[in-house]
Amino acid sequence: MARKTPEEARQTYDAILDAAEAVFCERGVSQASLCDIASAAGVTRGAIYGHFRNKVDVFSRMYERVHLPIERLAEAGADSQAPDPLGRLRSLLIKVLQDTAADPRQRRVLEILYHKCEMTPELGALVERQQALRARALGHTRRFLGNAVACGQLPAGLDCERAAVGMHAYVTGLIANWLFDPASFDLGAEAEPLVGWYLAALQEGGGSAPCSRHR
Amino acid sequence: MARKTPEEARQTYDAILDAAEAVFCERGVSQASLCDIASAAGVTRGAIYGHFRNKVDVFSRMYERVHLPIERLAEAGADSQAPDPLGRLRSLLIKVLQDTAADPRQRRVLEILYHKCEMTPELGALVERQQALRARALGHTRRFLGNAVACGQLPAGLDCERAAVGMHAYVTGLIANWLFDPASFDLGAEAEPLVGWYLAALQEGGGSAPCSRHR
DNA sequence: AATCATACATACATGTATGTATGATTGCGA
DNA sequence: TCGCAATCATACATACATGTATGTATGATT
Repeated sequence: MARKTPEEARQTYDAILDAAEAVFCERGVSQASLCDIASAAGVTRGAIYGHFRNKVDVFSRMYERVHLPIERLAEAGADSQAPDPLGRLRSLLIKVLQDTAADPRQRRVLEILYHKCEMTPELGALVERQQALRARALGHTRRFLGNAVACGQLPAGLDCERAAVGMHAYVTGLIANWLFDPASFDLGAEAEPLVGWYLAALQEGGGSAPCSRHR
Repeated sequence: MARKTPEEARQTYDAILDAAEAVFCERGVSQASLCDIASAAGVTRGAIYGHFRNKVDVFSRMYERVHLPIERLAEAGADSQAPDPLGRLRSLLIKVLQDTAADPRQRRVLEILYHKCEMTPELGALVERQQALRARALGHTRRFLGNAVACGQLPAGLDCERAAVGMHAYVTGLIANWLFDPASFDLGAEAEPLVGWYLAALQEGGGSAPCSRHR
């Protein structure tokens, strides 16, 4: 086929990633063949092999395309010693939830990550990268909470480690459950009260020992 | 091959499901071939086709083998008007988390469900069944919480719907995150304080409007 | 004891995904 | 203007996984 201009080549590159998003989301990563992706993008497999090494490479680039901006956002807010850490954490969490509900691309990619792919060694270093990512996110959250304790926004007795684990579970659980059944609740509308209520609970109970015994 | 006694046949049936658990967990459902499962079980593919229709059938039976008991447990506790609904909910949630941490079979199957399979139409009616299951679990939780409000164990202003959604996200998020990286925290040991803290937070804040504005 | 049905192994045909090698056409630098 | 190299299509060889058809030997039945 004829040689294309660099911009045209870039367009087919993006078209392949867009098609991969759609096909991965419909049939799952394993059941999606490069032939499916190619026809969805309006090209042949040869075009894919010209831009990517294999399906794992397509997946990685598709993933990084939406992941890197989010990651930069999270990194930016945690390190500084700016005031009102609790408010910044609140804004960040609400933004993550609302963006998930509103941005179709982020929504599709997260849906693929949570429900349409298998975290096996076949996906290369993705699993290790995701675990490292989760560890970093936990660290950011813990630092946010620690700063909030230092500012007096949260009680001094707060177990920041446990609270960070719980908050991460809460947020990822909300996203995963909503993506699994979007009709079950309105994530965009509920994002602010859900996050606000959780942070308010941190201000009261504080993650210390349970207040009442079970049984 | 020689005909086996019914008990021996039952043993190979179970061996196939055990092998499927292991192979699904290692390589993911899509990448696991019936040949892999057969050799892991010490039989040939012919034996599998004698007991199951195809791979989806193997998956379904393997899933139902551990799922049905849990479901019955959840059903049993929610319907009656027994006293101390909050304490029963607490015990149930703690038991779910601790069983996940302790029972290898439940742990493997949940790991497959959360991270080693793709929720696509290829798995037959699994997705719809899971969504219906989640809806039922939300209903149970909402009823638990409603009873607790009626008993005065939770504040009258509690938004039971939102609290149930949040609690389901919290618990499933804890399970999914721990299965994804079991070294990140000790689910068995943290189960009681994590659940206890969440329920204590319900007693205080009550899931109403957020207590402080963001930004 | 003869017969049938069961439990499983073996073998084969089919479809399909993959990777690569090759070809055609043209943008772009010298 | 010439030629290189880039972009993508086409063709082909390979490898599996699947489903099914068939074979076989024995427990169960009358």
